[in-house]
Amino acid sequence: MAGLGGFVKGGGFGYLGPMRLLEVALPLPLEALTYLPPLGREEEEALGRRVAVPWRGEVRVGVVVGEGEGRPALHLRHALAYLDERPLLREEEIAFLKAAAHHLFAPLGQVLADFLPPMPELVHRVRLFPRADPGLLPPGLSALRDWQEAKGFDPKLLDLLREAGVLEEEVSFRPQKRVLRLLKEPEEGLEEAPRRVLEALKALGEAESQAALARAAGVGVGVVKRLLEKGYIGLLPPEPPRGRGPALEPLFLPERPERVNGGRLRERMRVLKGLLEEGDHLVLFPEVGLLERFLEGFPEARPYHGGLPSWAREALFQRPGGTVFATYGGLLLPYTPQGIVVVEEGSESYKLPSGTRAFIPPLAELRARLLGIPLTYLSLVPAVEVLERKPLRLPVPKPRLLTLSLKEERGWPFTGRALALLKQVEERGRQAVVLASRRGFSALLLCPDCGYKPTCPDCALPLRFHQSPPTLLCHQCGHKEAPPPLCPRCGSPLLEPRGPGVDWLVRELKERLTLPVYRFAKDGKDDLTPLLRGEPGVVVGTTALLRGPVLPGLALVLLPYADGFLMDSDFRAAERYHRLLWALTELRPGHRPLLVLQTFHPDHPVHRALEEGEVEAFLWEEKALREALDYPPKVRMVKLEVAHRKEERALALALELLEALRKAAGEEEVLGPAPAPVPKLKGHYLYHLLLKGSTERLHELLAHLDRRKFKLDPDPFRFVGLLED
DNA sequence: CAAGCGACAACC
DNA sequence: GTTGTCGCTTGA
Repeated sequence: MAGLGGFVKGGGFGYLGPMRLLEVALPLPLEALTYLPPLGREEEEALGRRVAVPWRGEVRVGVVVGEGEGRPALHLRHALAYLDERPLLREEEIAFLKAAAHHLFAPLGQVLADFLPPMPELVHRVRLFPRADPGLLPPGLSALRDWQEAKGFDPKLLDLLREAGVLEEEVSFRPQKRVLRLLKEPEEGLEEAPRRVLEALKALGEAESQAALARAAGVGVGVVKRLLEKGYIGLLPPEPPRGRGPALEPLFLPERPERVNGGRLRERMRVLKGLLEEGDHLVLFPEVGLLERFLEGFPEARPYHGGLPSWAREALFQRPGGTVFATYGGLLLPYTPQGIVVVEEGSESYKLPSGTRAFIPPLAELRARLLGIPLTYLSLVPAVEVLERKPLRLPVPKPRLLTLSLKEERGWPFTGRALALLKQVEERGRQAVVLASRRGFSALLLCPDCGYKPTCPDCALPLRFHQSPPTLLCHQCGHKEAPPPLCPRCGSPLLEPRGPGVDWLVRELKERLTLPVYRFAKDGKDDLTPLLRGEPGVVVGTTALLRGPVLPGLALVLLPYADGFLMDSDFRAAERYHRLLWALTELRPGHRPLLVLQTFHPDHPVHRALEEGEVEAFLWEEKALREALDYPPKVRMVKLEVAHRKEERALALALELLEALRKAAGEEEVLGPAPAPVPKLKGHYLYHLLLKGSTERLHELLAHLDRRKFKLDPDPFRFVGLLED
């Protein structure tokens, strides 16, 4: 390659005046990088447009998030090409990305990676500039005198040619499918033939080609062509499917509330319908399943979520507007709706499991604030975080609840009374759901007297009880031991398996009932079609059932070990349990199946809340408790996580962080370090620290730390280590 | 003395 | 995130 240096000089040298600079955010965990505009495009507005840029020898796509003029200190490279004619994002979206990065303590590029829709494939062609002397090139490159697909060449080689300033490049998105769609309604005074074309297109919705449309309308292609020129029809990306079903009857409210809670599902949907009558809204959902359920009854809504083909998502970004039902990615859609609605703001599915690990509702609030539009939360049970908002409380149908005390009732894992109820379901040919907190067969061994549970000596995780032969097994590291006959802590002989898993319950029920027994969990879902037809049966499953289909004959919901759902080790466990139980009351909308809980704590405040038909009183108690403890939402809390193969090293790293924090932070601002609840993950020991404070204060504290030494969770939910990215 | 792995900095 | 470099440990 030695000869290349003598070629045309590239890359930003030799200009006299200041140059236009592009701040480009790549979808990587980095801050924006500076590039020069593509050659010959220095005068164009670039903000918000996607650009192809050379990056570490490859070509990557980024978004221009800033423009400037100046004399750069370092050797800058030229962007290769603009990929959008018009900006994809407006200043509003860029401002949102920056504010979100600040809120999440994350680099801008990482936020972009979380929220930008997938990009169309690139078409990248290269050739040598005609003025470059191919005689100086290494052999084998003479083909580059003509345009070639870049794919066939070593990217490193291309980058050398690029650096040497001899490579001419064309980069664009692979053209997306376009269809013909109606842009203007047919007017009076139009000729017969054009009118027929427009009517035909209106009926079809969209047409593949001019010829196809002409055929459908029974006219010549010329007519279609002229309508295209006159702007009656246009060549546009195909429109993703809209909502379906008969429109709901809207429920109008005198005043716009900041949260809507209680009621029945259908009622809340009608309130939403009423809000939408005020104008176009962005409606956010925690998961696709719920979004699709809402879509029934909202034929006007345009869906936007990760389950759609990428052309559909791209199309919505190109032509945003209207009412959009979206998952989190919809927050970046470049338009200003009349308002934002966040559905089920307390759902854990709003927590992104990787990348920035953002929790979405606060970002929705940020987006609404920056756009100057109202935001409304809509859920059966409000999140503790939003209690102070101006409420609309819809009356809640009182749940039919039965708590069975495991201290008094006989029988395990099903008490006699629970079995009798299941038998009733059997006799009447109805349906029942049995909910377990764990998949598989395993359970915990628990001392009912002192609450002791055997834990793994290596992982500090509770050991899982396996039935035959009786064994205690660590699901993390495989450690095995025999179950102790007496409680090692208090000597009680009552040490018993608790927290039966799905498979155990399935086996148990198959022995005791003649009803067909189905299994439904993330790791395996039986076909429930017979149940959907109304045939009798029992489904045993995990909370995946909440996302499953509605069972038309559901009469009983049974939690054989309700306390199993309360055992998570974080301060939101009780709130989560409360929300779960209320969600179960809506498992069959419009009906009230009997909810039966087998529990050691029949007097738990959550159970009382259900008995009283009260969706928010318990949450106010929780809020007061958290305020006393200085927990969110009173302060923000972020988790710093360090990982290392060697446990001592992991702990040492955590202590180093603590040491660095001590200089700046007060005693009460730092918690830990402690081993994470799953202390060892994928061969790494995990320790975490928690920091408390306002966003600004946390930024101050984090400024004292080396960000490469730990991972940060800006809104930790369960304090479980996450190392998946 | 070379391969091998971990820590760390840079990426424009 | 990914890649490249440095310095140290391990093995023939």
